[in-house]
Amino acid sequence: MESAVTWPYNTLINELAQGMEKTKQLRIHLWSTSPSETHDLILQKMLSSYDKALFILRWGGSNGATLSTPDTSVSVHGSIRIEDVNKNINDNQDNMNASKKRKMQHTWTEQVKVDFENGLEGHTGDGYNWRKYGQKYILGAKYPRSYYRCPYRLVQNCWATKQVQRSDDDLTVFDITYKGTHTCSQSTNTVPLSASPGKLELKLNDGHDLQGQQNQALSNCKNSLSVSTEDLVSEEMPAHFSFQSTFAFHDDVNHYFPALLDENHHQGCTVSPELISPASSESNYFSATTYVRTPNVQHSEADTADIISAHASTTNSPIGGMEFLIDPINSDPNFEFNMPEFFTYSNFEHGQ
DNA sequence: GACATTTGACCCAA
DNA sequence: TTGGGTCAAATGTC
Repeated sequence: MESAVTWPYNTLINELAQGMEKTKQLRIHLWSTSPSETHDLILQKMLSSYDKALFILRWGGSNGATLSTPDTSVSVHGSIRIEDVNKNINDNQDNMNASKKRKMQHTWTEQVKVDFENGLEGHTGDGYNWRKYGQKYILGAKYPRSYYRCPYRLVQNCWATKQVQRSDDDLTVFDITYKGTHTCSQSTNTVPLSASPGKLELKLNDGHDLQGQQNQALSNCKNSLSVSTEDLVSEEMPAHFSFQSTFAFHDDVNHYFPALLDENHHQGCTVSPELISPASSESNYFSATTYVRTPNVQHSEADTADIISAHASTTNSPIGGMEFLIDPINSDPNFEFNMPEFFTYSNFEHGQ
Protein backbone atom coordinates (compact mmCIF):
# COMPACT_ATOMS: atom_id res chain seq x y z
CA MET A 1 0.00 0.00 0.00
CA GLU A 2 1.31 3.37 -0.99
CA SER A 3 1.98 5.61 1.93
CA ALA A 4 0.67 9.11 2.21
CA VAL A 5 4.19 10.37 1.92
CA THR A 6 5.13 8.28 -1.11
CA TRP A 7 2.27 9.42 -3.30
CA PRO A 8 3.08 13.13 -3.43
CA TYR A 9 6.72 12.20 -3.52
CA ASN A 10 6.30 10.24 -6.74
CA THR A 11 4.01 12.86 -8.15
CA LEU A 12 6.59 15.48 -7.41
CA ILE A 13 9.29 13.51 -9.17
CA ASN A 14 7.05 12.98 -12.17
CA GLU A 15 6.20 16.63 -12.38
CA LEU A 16 9.83 17.64 -12.14
CA ALA A 17 10.81 15.09 -14.76
CA GLN A 18 8.16 16.41 -17.11
CA GLY A 19 9.28 19.93 -16.51
CA MET A 20 12.82 18.92 -17.24
CA GLU A 21 11.85 17.19 -20.44
CA LYS A 22 9.87 20.16 -21.65
CA THR A 23 12.75 22.43 -20.85
CA LYS A 24 15.05 20.25 -22.92
CA GLN A 25 12.63 20.38 -25.82
CA LEU A 26 12.36 24.12 -25.51
CA ARG A 27 16.08 24.45 -25.46
CA ILE A 28 16.48 22.44 -28.64
CA HIS A 29 13.68 24.29 -30.30
CA LEU A 30 15.10 27.66 -29.41
CA TRP A 31 18.53 26.69 -30.51
CA SER A 32 17.33 25.45 -33.87
CA THR A 33 15.12 28.45 -34.54
CA SER A 34 17.00 31.34 -33.02
CA PRO A 35 20.30 30.33 -31.47
CA SER A 36 21.15 32.47 -28.51
CA GLU A 37 23.79 31.60 -26.01
CA THR A 38 22.09 33.76 -23.45
CA HIS A 39 18.86 31.85 -23.79
CA ASP A 40 20.70 28.60 -23.78
CA LEU A 41 22.55 29.51 -20.64
CA ILE A 42 19.30 30.30 -18.88
CA LEU A 43 17.86 27.00 -19.98
CA GLN A 44 20.97 25.24 -18.80
CA LYS A 45 20.40 26.71 -15.38
CA MET A 46 16.81 25.60 -15.42
CA LEU A 47 17.88 22.08 -16.32
CA SER A 48 20.50 22.21 -13.63
CA SER A 49 17.86 23.09 -11.06
CA TYR A 50 15.64 20.27 -12.22
CA ASP A 51 18.54 17.87 -12.03
CA LYS A 52 19.37 18.92 -8.51
CA ALA A 53 15.80 18.67 -7.35
CA LEU A 54 15.33 15.26 -8.91
CA PHE A 55 18.52 13.98 -7.49
CA ILE A 56 17.64 15.15 -4.02
CA LEU A 57 14.24 13.57 -4.21
CA ARG A 58 15.42 10.33 -5.70
CA TRP A 59 18.31 10.02 -3.39
CA GLY A 60 16.03 10.64 -0.47
CA GLY A 61 13.57 8.08 -1.75
CA SER A 62 16.14 5.44 -2.46
CA ASN A 63 17.57 5.81 0.99
CA GLY A 64 14.30 5.53 2.72
CA ALA A 65 14.23 9.16 3.66
CA THR A 66 10.90 10.84 3.57
CA LEU A 67 10.11 14.42 2.98
CA SER A 68 8.91 14.81 6.48
CA THR A 69 11.81 13.26 8.24
CA PRO A 70 13.37 16.12 10.10
CA ASP A 71 16.76 14.65 10.73
CA THR A 72 17.41 13.19 7.33
CA SER A 73 20.27 14.69 5.43
CA VAL A 74 18.00 15.16 2.49
CA SER A 75 14.94 17.28 2.44
CA VAL A 76 13.09 19.44 0.04
CA HIS A 77 14.31 22.44 1.90
CA GLY A 78 17.83 21.39 2.48
CA SER A 79 20.70 20.29 0.37
CA ILE A 80 22.63 17.12 0.15
CA ARG A 81 26.33 17.13 0.62
CA ILE A 82 28.01 14.33 -1.16
CA GLU A 83 30.78 14.30 1.41
CA ASP A 84 28.21 13.12 3.89
CA VAL A 85 27.26 10.26 1.65
CA ASN A 86 30.85 9.42 0.97
CA LYS A 87 31.76 9.70 4.61
CA ASN A 88 29.19 7.14 5.53
CA ILE A 89 30.44 4.91 2.79
CA ASN A 90 34.10 5.43 3.47
CA ASP A 91 33.63 4.91 7.17
CA ASN A 92 32.63 1.41 6.36
CA GLN A 93 34.89 0.73 3.44
CA ASP A 94 37.96 -0.04 5.41
CA ASN A 95 36.38 -3.07 6.92
CA MET A 96 34.75 -4.64 3.94
CA ASN A 97 35.73 -6.26 0.72
CA ALA A 98 35.44 -4.72 -2.71
CA SER A 99 32.11 -6.33 -3.39
CA LYS A 100 30.56 -4.87 -0.29
CA LYS A 101 32.20 -1.58 -1.01
CA ARG A 102 30.47 -1.50 -4.35
CA LYS A 103 27.21 -2.41 -2.79
CA MET A 104 27.49 0.54 -0.49
CA GLN A 105 28.24 2.88 -3.30
CA HIS A 106 25.91 5.65 -4.19
CA THR A 107 24.25 4.74 -7.49
CA TRP A 108 22.28 6.79 -9.93
CA THR A 109 21.28 6.54 -13.55
CA GLU A 110 21.03 9.10 -16.27
CA GLN A 111 19.59 8.78 -19.70
CA VAL A 112 21.43 10.41 -22.52
CA LYS A 113 20.02 11.04 -25.91
CA VAL A 114 21.81 11.61 -29.16
CA ASP A 115 19.77 13.34 -31.76
CA PHE A 116 21.47 13.59 -35.11
CA GLU A 117 18.92 16.02 -36.38
CA ASN A 118 19.13 18.48 -33.57
CA GLY A 119 22.43 17.79 -31.98
CA LEU A 120 22.95 16.51 -28.51
CA GLU A 121 19.83 16.65 -26.53
CA GLY A 122 20.73 17.24 -23.01
CA HIS A 123 24.17 16.50 -21.84
CA THR A 124 27.77 16.87 -22.67
CA GLY A 125 29.94 15.39 -19.98
CA ASP A 126 30.39 14.28 -16.44
CA GLY A 127 33.79 15.79 -16.20
CA TYR A 128 35.70 12.70 -15.20
CA ASN A 129 38.13 10.42 -16.85
CA TRP A 130 37.05 6.85 -17.26
CA ARG A 131 38.82 3.74 -18.35
CA LYS A 132 36.91 0.96 -19.98
CA TYR A 133 37.50 -2.36 -18.30
CA GLY A 134 34.82 -4.55 -19.71
CA GLN A 135 31.94 -5.04 -22.03
CA LYS A 136 29.23 -7.59 -21.85
CA TYR A 137 26.01 -8.53 -23.50
CA ILE A 138 23.26 -8.46 -20.95
CA LEU A 139 20.40 -10.88 -21.10
CA GLY A 140 17.49 -9.35 -22.94
CA ALA A 141 19.44 -6.41 -24.19
CA LYS A 142 20.25 -5.94 -27.83
CA TYR A 143 23.41 -4.05 -27.20
CA PRO A 144 26.37 -4.71 -24.96
CA ARG A 145 26.90 -2.92 -21.72
CA SER A 146 30.20 -1.19 -21.29
CA TYR A 147 31.94 -0.89 -17.96
CA TYR A 148 34.16 1.99 -17.02
CA ARG A 149 36.06 2.76 -13.88
CA CYS A 150 38.16 5.56 -12.62
CA PRO A 151 41.69 5.31 -14.00
CA TYR A 152 43.00 6.46 -10.64
CA ARG A 153 41.38 3.66 -8.72
CA LEU A 154 44.59 2.13 -7.48
CA VAL A 155 46.57 5.31 -7.23
CA GLN A 156 43.96 7.29 -5.39
CA ASN A 157 41.68 4.56 -4.17
CA CYS A 158 38.82 5.94 -6.18
CA TRP A 159 36.13 3.34 -6.73
CA ALA A 160 33.79 5.22 -8.99
CA THR A 161 32.48 3.19 -11.90
CA LYS A 162 29.94 3.67 -14.58
CA GLN A 163 28.02 1.46 -16.94
CA VAL A 164 26.82 2.53 -20.33
CA GLN A 165 23.91 0.65 -21.80
CA ARG A 166 22.31 1.52 -25.06
CA SER A 167 18.56 1.50 -25.06
CA ASP A 168 16.89 -1.26 -27.00
CA ASP A 169 13.95 0.88 -27.92
CA ASP A 170 15.62 4.07 -28.93
CA LEU A 171 18.97 3.80 -30.60
CA THR A 172 19.80 7.32 -29.64
CA VAL A 173 19.25 6.80 -25.93
CA PHE A 174 21.85 5.50 -23.53
CA ASP A 175 21.40 4.64 -19.91
CA ILE A 176 24.43 5.55 -17.90
CA THR A 177 24.61 4.15 -14.42
CA TYR A 178 27.10 5.69 -12.07
CA LYS A 179 28.24 3.77 -9.04
CA GLY A 180 30.10 5.62 -6.42
CA THR A 181 31.43 9.10 -6.56
CA HIS A 182 34.93 10.09 -7.42
CA THR A 183 37.16 10.49 -4.44
CA CYS A 184 40.15 11.11 -6.61
CA SER A 185 41.62 14.35 -7.73
CA GLN A 186 41.60 14.55 -11.48
CA SER A 187 43.21 17.91 -11.59
CA THR A 188 45.79 16.64 -14.06
CA ASN A 189 43.19 16.89 -16.71
CA THR A 190 41.72 20.19 -15.88
CA VAL A 191 42.49 22.96 -18.23
CA PRO A 192 41.88 26.57 -17.43
CA LEU A 193 39.37 28.28 -19.60
CA SER A 194 41.85 30.95 -20.25
CA ALA A 195 44.07 28.52 -22.03
CA SER A 196 44.32 28.78 -25.75
CA PRO A 197 41.40 27.43 -27.67
CA GLY A 198 41.17 23.72 -27.85
CA LYS A 199 40.12 21.67 -30.75
CA LEU A 200 36.89 19.86 -30.87
CA GLU A 201 36.96 16.54 -32.54
CA LEU A 202 34.56 13.74 -32.98
CA LYS A 203 34.56 10.17 -32.13
CA LEU A 204 32.60 7.60 -33.94
CA ASN A 205 31.13 5.15 -31.58
CA ASP A 206 29.00 2.12 -31.73
CA GLY A 207 28.54 2.00 -28.07
CA HIS A 208 32.15 1.03 -27.80
CA ASP A 209 35.11 3.08 -28.74
CA LEU A 210 36.28 2.96 -32.26
CA GLN A 211 39.65 1.65 -32.97
CA GLY A 212 42.58 3.27 -34.58
CA GLN A 213 41.70 2.59 -38.15
CA GLN A 214 38.47 4.35 -37.77
CA ASN A 215 40.15 7.09 -35.88
CA GLN A 216 42.69 7.37 -38.61
CA ALA A 217 39.96 7.59 -41.16
CA LEU A 218 38.40 10.33 -39.18
CA SER A 219 41.64 12.14 -38.78
CA ASN A 220 41.80 12.25 -42.54
CA CYS A 221 38.64 14.21 -42.36
CA LYS A 222 40.14 16.65 -39.95
CA ASN A 223 39.10 19.69 -41.84
CA SER A 224 35.49 18.82 -41.68
CA LEU A 225 35.53 17.34 -38.24
CA SER A 226 37.67 19.72 -36.32
CA VAL A 227 36.12 22.86 -35.10
CA SER A 228 38.03 25.54 -33.36
CA THR A 229 36.40 26.70 -30.17
CA GLU A 230 37.96 30.08 -30.57
CA ASP A 231 34.74 31.69 -31.51
CA LEU A 232 32.65 29.61 -29.23
CA VAL A 233 34.36 29.95 -25.94
CA SER A 234 35.06 33.07 -24.09
CA GLU A 235 36.75 33.50 -20.79
CA GLU A 236 33.65 35.05 -19.38
CA MET A 237 31.64 31.98 -20.06
CA PRO A 238 30.91 29.69 -17.18
CA ALA A 239 32.74 26.44 -16.86
CA HIS A 240 30.00 24.75 -18.72
CA PHE A 241 31.07 26.40 -21.91
CA SER A 242 31.68 23.09 -23.57
CA PHE A 243 28.03 22.49 -23.90
CA GLN A 244 27.73 25.61 -25.90
CA SER A 245 30.56 24.40 -27.99
CA THR A 246 29.01 21.02 -28.30
CA PHE A 247 25.77 22.43 -29.41
CA ALA A 248 27.26 24.66 -32.03
CA PHE A 249 29.56 21.88 -32.96
CA HIS A 250 26.84 19.42 -33.55
CA ASP A 251 24.89 21.82 -35.59
CA ASP A 252 27.85 21.85 -37.80
CA VAL A 253 28.60 18.21 -37.52
CA ASN A 254 25.13 17.02 -38.14
CA HIS A 255 25.75 17.77 -41.74
CA TYR A 256 28.51 15.32 -41.56
CA PHE A 257 27.19 12.42 -39.62
CA PRO A 258 24.19 11.41 -41.60
CA ALA A 259 26.28 11.14 -44.72
CA LEU A 260 28.87 9.16 -42.88
CA LEU A 261 26.27 6.97 -41.40
CA ASP A 262 24.30 6.35 -44.51
CA GLU A 263 26.85 6.45 -47.23
CA ASN A 264 30.16 6.59 -45.47
CA HIS A 265 30.96 9.50 -47.59
CA HIS A 266 30.67 13.20 -47.29
CA GLN A 267 32.44 16.22 -48.60
CA GLY A 268 35.29 14.24 -49.98
CA CYS A 269 35.79 12.46 -46.71
CA THR A 270 35.43 8.75 -47.02
CA VAL A 271 35.31 6.11 -44.39
CA SER A 272 35.41 2.69 -45.86
CA PRO A 273 32.84 0.26 -44.62
CA GLU A 274 35.46 -2.07 -43.26
CA LEU A 275 36.55 0.68 -40.93
CA ILE A 276 33.26 0.54 -39.24
CA SER A 277 33.39 -2.18 -36.67
CA PRO A 278 30.92 -5.03 -36.92
CA ALA A 279 29.16 -3.70 -33.91
CA SER A 280 28.91 -0.30 -35.39
CA SER A 281 27.65 -1.59 -38.66
CA GLU A 282 24.98 -3.28 -36.68
CA SER A 283 24.02 -0.28 -34.74
CA ASN A 284 25.27 2.58 -36.84
CA TYR A 285 25.61 4.65 -33.78
CA PHE A 286 27.91 7.55 -33.48
CA SER A 287 28.78 8.96 -30.17
CA ALA A 288 28.64 12.55 -31.17
CA THR A 289 30.73 13.92 -28.45
CA THR A 290 33.34 16.52 -28.14
CA TYR A 291 36.77 16.45 -26.85
CA VAL A 292 38.58 19.60 -26.09
CA ARG A 293 42.25 19.64 -25.79
CA THR A 294 44.49 22.54 -25.25
CA PRO A 295 47.78 22.10 -27.05
CA ASN A 296 49.88 23.91 -24.51
CA VAL A 297 48.80 21.80 -21.62
CA GLN A 298 50.95 18.81 -21.00
CA HIS A 299 49.49 15.42 -20.38
CA SER A 300 51.45 12.44 -19.32
CA GLU A 301 51.03 9.25 -21.24
CA ALA A 302 48.79 7.96 -18.53
CA ASP A 303 46.77 11.10 -18.62
CA THR A 304 46.43 10.90 -22.32
CA ALA A 305 45.13 7.44 -21.98
CA ASP A 306 42.80 8.45 -19.29
CA ILE A 307 41.35 11.17 -21.39
CA ILE A 308 39.64 8.54 -23.41
CA SER A 309 36.23 8.75 -21.99
CA ALA A 310 37.00 11.97 -20.28
CA HIS A 311 34.46 14.62 -20.77
CA ALA A 312 34.75 17.89 -22.39
CA SER A 313 32.94 19.97 -19.89
CA THR A 314 35.08 19.67 -16.85
CA THR A 315 38.10 18.38 -18.58
CA ASN A 316 38.41 22.02 -19.26
CA SER A 317 36.81 23.22 -16.17
CA PRO A 318 38.91 25.11 -13.71
CA ILE A 319 36.87 23.56 -10.95
CA GLY A 320 37.28 20.02 -12.19
CA GLY A 321 34.64 17.60 -11.17
CA MET A 322 32.37 19.89 -9.27
CA GLU A 323 29.66 19.58 -11.77
CA PHE A 324 27.14 21.72 -10.05
CA LEU A 325 29.50 24.55 -9.72
CA ILE A 326 29.26 24.98 -13.42
CA ASP A 327 26.42 27.21 -12.57
CA PRO A 328 28.29 29.63 -10.39
CA ILE A 329 25.43 32.05 -10.12
CA ASN A 330 22.63 29.91 -8.92
CA SER A 331 24.35 27.02 -7.32
CA ASP A 332 23.68 26.40 -3.73
CA PRO A 333 27.12 26.56 -2.14
CA ASN A 334 26.18 23.63 0.03
CA PHE A 335 25.27 21.56 -2.94
CA GLU A 336 28.54 19.89 -3.56
CA PHE A 337 28.01 16.42 -4.81
CA ASN A 338 29.46 15.22 -8.05
CA MET A 339 26.42 13.93 -9.78
CA PRO A 340 26.93 14.41 -13.45
CA GLU A 341 24.65 17.00 -14.81
CA PHE A 342 25.56 16.82 -18.40
CA PHE A 343 27.00 13.98 -20.30
CA THR A 344 28.96 12.90 -23.20
CA TYR A 345 29.25 9.23 -23.81
CA SER A 346 32.78 8.39 -24.39
CA ASN A 347 35.13 10.95 -25.54
CA PHE A 348 37.97 10.64 -27.82
CA GLU A 349 41.36 12.09 -27.71
CA HIS A 350 42.78 12.29 -31.11
CA GLY A 351 45.63 14.30 -32.49
CA GLN A 352 47.67 16.70 -30.46
C1' DG B 1 57.62 -0.33 -26.04
C1' DA B 2 53.87 1.64 -23.73
C1' DC B 3 49.34 2.04 -23.24
C1' DA B 4 44.26 1.29 -23.93
C1' DT B 5 40.82 -1.76 -25.45
C1' DT B 6 38.86 -6.23 -26.23
C1' DT B 7 37.10 -10.40 -24.76
C1' DG B 8 36.97 -14.93 -22.60
C1' DA B 9 37.24 -16.55 -17.95
C1' DC B 10 36.24 -16.15 -13.39
C1' DC B 11 33.75 -14.61 -9.13
C1' DC B 12 29.81 -14.04 -6.54
C1' DA B 13 25.13 -12.62 -5.36
C1' DA B 14 20.43 -13.77 -6.13
C1' DT C 1 22.31 -22.43 -11.53
C1' DT C 2 22.25 -18.19 -13.74
C1' DG C 3 23.63 -13.78 -15.01
C1' DG C 4 25.88 -9.36 -13.89
C1' DG C 5 30.26 -7.49 -12.81
C1' DT C 6 35.21 -7.72 -12.86
C1' DC C 7 39.73 -9.51 -14.01
C1' DA C 8 43.55 -10.15 -16.82
C1' DA C 9 45.82 -11.97 -20.93
C1' DA C 10 45.69 -11.01 -25.71
C1' DT C 11 45.46 -7.75 -29.12
C1' DG C 12 45.67 -3.35 -31.43
C1' DT C 13 47.38 1.29 -31.97
C1' DC C 14 50.57 4.90 -31.79
